[in-house]
Amino acid sequence: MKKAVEPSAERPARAADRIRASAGELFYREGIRAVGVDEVVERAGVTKPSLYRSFASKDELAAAYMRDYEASFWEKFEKPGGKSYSDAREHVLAYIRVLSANAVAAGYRGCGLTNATVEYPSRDNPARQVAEAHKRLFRKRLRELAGGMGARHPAVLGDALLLLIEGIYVTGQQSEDGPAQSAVTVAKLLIDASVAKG
Amino acid sequence: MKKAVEPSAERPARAADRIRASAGELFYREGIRAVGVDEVVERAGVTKPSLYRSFASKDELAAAYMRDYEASFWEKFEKPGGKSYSDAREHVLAYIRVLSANAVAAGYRGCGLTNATVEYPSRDNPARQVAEAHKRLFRKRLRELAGGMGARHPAVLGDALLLLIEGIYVTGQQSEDGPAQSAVTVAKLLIDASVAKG
DNA sequence: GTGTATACGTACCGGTCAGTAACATTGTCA
DNA sequence: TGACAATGTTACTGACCGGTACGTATACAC
Repeated sequence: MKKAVEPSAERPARAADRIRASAGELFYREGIRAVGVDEVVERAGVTKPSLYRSFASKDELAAAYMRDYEASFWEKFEKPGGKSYSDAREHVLAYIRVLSANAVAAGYRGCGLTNATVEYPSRDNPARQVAEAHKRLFRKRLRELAGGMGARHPAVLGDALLLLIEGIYVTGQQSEDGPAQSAVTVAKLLIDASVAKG
Repeated sequence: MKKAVEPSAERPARAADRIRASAGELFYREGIRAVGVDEVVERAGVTKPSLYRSFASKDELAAAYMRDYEASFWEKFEKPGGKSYSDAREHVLAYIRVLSANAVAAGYRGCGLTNATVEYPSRDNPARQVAEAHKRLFRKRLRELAGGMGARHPAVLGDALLLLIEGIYVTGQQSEDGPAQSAVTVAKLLIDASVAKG
């Protein structure tokens, strides 16, 4: 449907794409260190040399996974539940509502970018660098939204929301029925206590 | 000083203790998966068979590390900065004050128990089991303290504090000067908005 | 058909991993 | 002195790890 001259409706995906998809699932569910390149290529239905033709190393594959994850993160964050929001408060609350619902479900694995910074404490790891850069951006975006809510101190409310969200990511994988179930209430509390009243 | 018949003031620590100490440092700083047993025994100044005489496997050594970590956690939590607190609000704020100061410093590595749940998503991992049990206890303790503060909904304030604290743990290792620097302000906001006024 | 380029697979490498077998050494206490 | 417990020494295993040298299949050009 994309192009008229396309030879076949569903051409088999290229090896590199299959590898990215496979790595995305495995790295997210089991952790990067826990997954070997053999497992990645086996699930992708390709062979190891195909991996190393497209990626210089496992670390670089992990970095590619981080970039893919970040792209899909921003989609989910900017349109929580598939909807756009003009009101900053509603926007953030909608994201947290969706997030906390996922986080109390079985098998939740949190944020792939956050998890990578835990797996790789060393600052020069390529995957970690992508994750760190993303978190700086996310912090900035939340500060922006906090400003849009009319917060007295947008930096503080932004940080508060970031701490809350990261708390959801990580406690969500510690247990089902964890504190994430209170997240929406807490977010409202935080926002309402931070915006100027009267 | 423990016993009068002690032969020497500083008797060389037993191999098992040296291994626990070595594993504690290495596992915490670099992550459990990232550290091999050879590195653990080398740092401990002992040999591999000594490790496997005291611990059935690396996983069991990791579980022992979790138990040690938990013990030292409770010490730090119940007496933040070495001081006891009778007031619940002051107690929690003191812990968060110390914690956030550490979390914005370079090389911060968060909570070893939290990190282990990220490293080991599988529920049957021995180390993870210790960590999960601890987090349940910690949640209960925070709820108790929230009650002591006079919160309208102690469960909600307890969860709010837990989400905040876990947020500090994890963002503290993503960057220096992260959102953890706002943690004390956020905690006060949260507590004050949760206790009945008038 | 014969180049030629692209895309892929077969088979292998050296290193590291967790874990163990067999034996030697030391210190302690009786 | 003798026995026991704790530890060290050495060497090894099999599995797995990330990574690669090299051969092969397909498709399109002329």
